[in-house]
Amino acid sequence: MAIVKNEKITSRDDDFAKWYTDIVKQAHLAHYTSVKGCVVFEPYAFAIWENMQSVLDKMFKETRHENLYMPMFIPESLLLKEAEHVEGFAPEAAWVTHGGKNKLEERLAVRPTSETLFCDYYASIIGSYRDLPKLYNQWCSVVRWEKSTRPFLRTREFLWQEGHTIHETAEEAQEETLRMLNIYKTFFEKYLAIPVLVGKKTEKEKFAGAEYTLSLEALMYDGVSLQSATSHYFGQKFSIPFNVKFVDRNNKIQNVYQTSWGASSRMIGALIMVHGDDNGLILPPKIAPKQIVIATIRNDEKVLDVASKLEKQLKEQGYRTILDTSDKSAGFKFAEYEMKGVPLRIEIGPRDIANGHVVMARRDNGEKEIVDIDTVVERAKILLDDIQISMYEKALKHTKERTYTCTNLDEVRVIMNTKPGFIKAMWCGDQECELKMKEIRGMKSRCIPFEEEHISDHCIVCGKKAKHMVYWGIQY
RNA sequence: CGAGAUGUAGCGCAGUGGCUAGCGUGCAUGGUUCGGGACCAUGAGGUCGUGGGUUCAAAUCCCACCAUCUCGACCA
Repeated sequence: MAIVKNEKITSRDDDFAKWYTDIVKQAHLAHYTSVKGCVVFEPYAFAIWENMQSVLDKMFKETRHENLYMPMFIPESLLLKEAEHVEGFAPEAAWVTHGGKNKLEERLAVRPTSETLFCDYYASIIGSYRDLPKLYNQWCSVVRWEKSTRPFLRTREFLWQEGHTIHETAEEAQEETLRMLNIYKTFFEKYLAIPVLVGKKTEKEKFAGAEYTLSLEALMYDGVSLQSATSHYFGQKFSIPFNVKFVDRNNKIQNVYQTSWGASSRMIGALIMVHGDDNGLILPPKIAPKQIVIATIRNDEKVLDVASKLEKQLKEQGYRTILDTSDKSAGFKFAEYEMKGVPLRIEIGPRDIANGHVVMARRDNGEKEIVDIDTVVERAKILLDDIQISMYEKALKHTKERTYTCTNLDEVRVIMNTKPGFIKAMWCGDQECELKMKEIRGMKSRCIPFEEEHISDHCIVCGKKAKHMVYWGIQY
């Protein structure tokens, strides 16, 4: 039986933006508050976030990182120490000017990111190369006073983790930068089932104050790209102004080499926009708060008995399982859990009991199958594994279909105005040409991939000798 | 931040100067139902976004502000 269209959601092909906000509301992910750009992360969204946290946190710890916590306030003088950094973040900082009735001598920025705090701390704890490296991470929220906001994609306060590390040598710090990018890549592909481009940001798009920025770029269903995680190499650009010094192996004073890397609650937005459909969310099993829902149809004694036994068995196998024995109609339950994106649904009614089987339905493709009650647990494993893989493959196929190779701007214009996606094109390295590209639907360079293809010898904009192959796209 | 649109019950909307603000859905209770958002009955639920103004009278007219959406600008 085919899944029936959900009438509470705008079709994603009709109006993607409205579809997105419909899902956010209907699946109870976020709730607006009276402060612009600040939302309640409702329990379901927070559960997704907690799952993301626990997976990433484990990966960080396996690579010898330690968690700590920095204060949320940055004295203005501290924020001003690195010039490029100030330029990038001061315009969107929120300021604390008063404590109670008293005006503060120095105003405090609510952290938009914590490089400056970390540097201040490092400066006072590092003495010799024996103190290095320091591999720190913190889970916290940060505030950036954005002008236009959207739940999860761009909020004024958002949840994230920020890793900050310092090293003896440039090589070691650069290895760290790449290592963390790869951790994010693995997380996106294996857990979120989202394919990503990895590469280096152009000078124009890099983090304010970095030597260079590596990023993960993912393509959403509507063909718009989302910068999904970043890893920055700072070299000594912060350690010099912040005076983070150590005595090296040759008894010489040196400044440390530094990195930072982060991923935010924006990833929830990516999950919605990559996988969701007109019936709601579709969550990859590895990150779904509930992996399996057992929906009973008619709660007679036998149905309830079989359902609760199954629930117990599935939970024993470690599956996050929910049993819904409410007296809502079957159709209601189906629609409800489809909205929430629960990967696998088990339907149990009197008819099933009589025949010794249950119905198992996949959220990702809507397929239903009849499964012998005794084999449900093993079948669940197979299906969940397959859903995880299929979701990735589907997203990968979409990304590939929407990745174009272009050699002139007319092509780019047509594509971006009809079926946008990633554009592969050559670039001479001049910022002017990046700005020219921006005239087409505001598109920007996404990244210079690690493995560049040779498309032509000439920059797509000016025709001069090309330096790099760049991925371009419209961004969220 | 600029242009446009919107804001009335949890959600979707009607009401465009008149006294008691409505409809659908959802919610509660009882009953009948149940394999794709069931039905009947009863009931609860409102600072009409906020503040000010005009008027005998404002959800309705005017001003300001706030929020949401779209498009720009800005933005890791």
